[in-house]
Amino acid sequence: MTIRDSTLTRLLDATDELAFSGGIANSPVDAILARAGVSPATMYRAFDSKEALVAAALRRRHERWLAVWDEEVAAGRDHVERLLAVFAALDRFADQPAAARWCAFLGTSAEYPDPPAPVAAVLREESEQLRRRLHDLAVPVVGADAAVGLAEQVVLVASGDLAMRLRPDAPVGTAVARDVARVLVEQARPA
Amino acid sequence: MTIRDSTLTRLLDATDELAFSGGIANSPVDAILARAGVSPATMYRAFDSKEALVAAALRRRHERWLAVWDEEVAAGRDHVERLLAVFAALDRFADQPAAARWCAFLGTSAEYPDPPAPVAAVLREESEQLRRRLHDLAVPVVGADAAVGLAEQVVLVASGDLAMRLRPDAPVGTAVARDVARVLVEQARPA
DNA sequence: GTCTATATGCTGATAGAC
DNA sequence: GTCTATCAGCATATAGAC
Repeated sequence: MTIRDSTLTRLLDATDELAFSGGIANSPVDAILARAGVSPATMYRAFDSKEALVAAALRRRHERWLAVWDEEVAAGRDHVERLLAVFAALDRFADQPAAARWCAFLGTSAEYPDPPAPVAAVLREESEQLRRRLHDLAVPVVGADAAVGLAEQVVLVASGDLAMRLRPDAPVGTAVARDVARVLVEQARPA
Repeated sequence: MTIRDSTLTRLLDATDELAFSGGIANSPVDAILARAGVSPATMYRAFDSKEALVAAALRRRHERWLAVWDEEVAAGRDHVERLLAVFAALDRFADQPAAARWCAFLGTSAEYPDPPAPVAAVLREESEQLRRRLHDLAVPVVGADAAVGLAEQVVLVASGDLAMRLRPDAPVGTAVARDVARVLVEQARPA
């Protein structure tokens, strides 16, 4: 249960870099350990299983994602820009060194039809936060009544942007998604 | 290289039912063989590898998908309905017995960062067809110039609808996606 | 001749012992 | 930190049933 901070960081970094771009099943523990420069004993002292390690990496990743998103929201100059800031955040997140091929959370969900408890918890948390935050950002744009529906639409568009990255001939960046979202916002606005 | 038709069907059925709902990596060949009631020797006589079997199942699935989509397009009474028919087709396809949890093609793409050649070919084909067909259906609605952009948007919305099925708290059915697409169509139309 | 049943290299992965 | 017990999955081989 005791593990050095720097060791933990190396482990989570390695998991981030391998499991969320190449897939969890395609990322053997050995490879993660080798990349982290950590021995099995150390890792299994800190985590019960591979899934527990993955869950921890997801949790850290989620925190970082929310931080990036928050920054982009803070940079928005009006309510509409703040609602659409999620796309700028997606672009920035896709540019980081440990970027996933598409989405670490959806990808994990796809890999585990019935995820182990700690993993399931992070995934639920992520989806809830996405929906709730978009809802809160939508309220000042279209009012409380329309905000629920608009948030649901933007969740779908953001998920679509992520899924598009799996397609062989997909355009790079969130331009299409952003355009779609803008149209939705304009249409939902009280005229 | 010779295999009975009924045997092949059972193999592809089993692959469909297991690999595309539980994941390919989570569907050992043994399990597929057991479900199909086919012996290893028979399967490996017809296919070089597990991936070749998966590719064949994907190809059959793609044909079936296109057939369902075609039927829904044929049922559409105007150009807009025919363009939006893809969502009715998605609903119908999700209702069939061997339905994938979200999307067999995107799911396979997610599992293979670098897919083996026969698999890659089917995935490329599927994405191309999706885009091309939506484009062709969009032309009579918004004209040739706007059709490319609208098609790309609808591809994103359809992919988003599929990805949403991975989320814990997702609403069932394509209602949200359909609404979004309708807004996009209206907005793209020459006023 | 096409299939089933069974046995078995071989590889690579997890987990834990040392 | 090295080393290894154990296990699972892919692919093949053999023998025989219909």
